[in-house]
Amino acid sequence: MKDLRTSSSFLIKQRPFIQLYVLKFLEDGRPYGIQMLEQLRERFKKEGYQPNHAEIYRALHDLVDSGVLKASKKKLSADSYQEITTYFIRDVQKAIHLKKQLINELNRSKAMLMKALEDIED
Amino acid sequence: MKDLRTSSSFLIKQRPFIQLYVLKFLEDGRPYGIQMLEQLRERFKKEGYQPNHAEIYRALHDLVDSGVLKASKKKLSADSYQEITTYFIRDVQKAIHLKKQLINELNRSKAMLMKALEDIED
DNA sequence: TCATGAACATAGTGTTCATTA
DNA sequence: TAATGAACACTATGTTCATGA
Repeated sequence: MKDLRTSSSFLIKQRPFIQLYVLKFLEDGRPYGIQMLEQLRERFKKEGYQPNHAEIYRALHDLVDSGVLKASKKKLSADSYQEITTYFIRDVQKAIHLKKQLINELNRSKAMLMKALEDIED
Repeated sequence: MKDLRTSSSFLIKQRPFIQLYVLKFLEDGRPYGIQMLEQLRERFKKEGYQPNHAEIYRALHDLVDSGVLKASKKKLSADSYQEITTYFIRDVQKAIHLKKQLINELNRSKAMLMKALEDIED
């Protein structure tokens, strides 16, 4: 059971950023990896942030390895041969704790950028 | 004359972030590497961002290699044996252009974090 | 063929070692 | 002995290859 790396010294990293979105996605529906990827790409199209599929899968696998999520394989539809992997919260406490940490990281990062913009733009 | 890497897909990287502060520092006074480091550490103490000296020097060297700055060695004080390296703008146009790019990167990064916080916190 | 996942390669950065006056 | 800079090592992430149904 590996620990997740949630905080670093500089800005929040891409992996935890994506993991926070994964937790959100799971509150809404049950998208699978590629769908999450597409939602992220669409959401940040304007900013030019287009994550690649490997990073999504690494984010998901880490969440499984750390005991937050569990994975289950399904057929995409009854008449389809295509298999997908969907995810569920395994440990609610861990998920809540993680989410809090990640939001802190987001806020910390935002604070740094705001400071920098204040410092520079005057 | 190497080009600087100013934009990436995800958030702004530490190196360009520091380089933007270097440009600002040079507008104010003529601090040398370690002084810049200390100013940065002090400024972001609250956020726990404590860059290390190697990263400052890499940022400075890159700015020299790309033709934005030039370096000059000096004695720290007349009666001191200690040498320091101070920096000057070599190419004003380049410096202005770079600063704009970096501010754009900051704003882009800020926009992404704001979006994420909106998405998550509701 | 699509979704998944692993392997491989590179970039970014932290840590440690070296130099010089 | 402080300031600088290089070397080294590890982490984060992008790109490419592989697999299964």
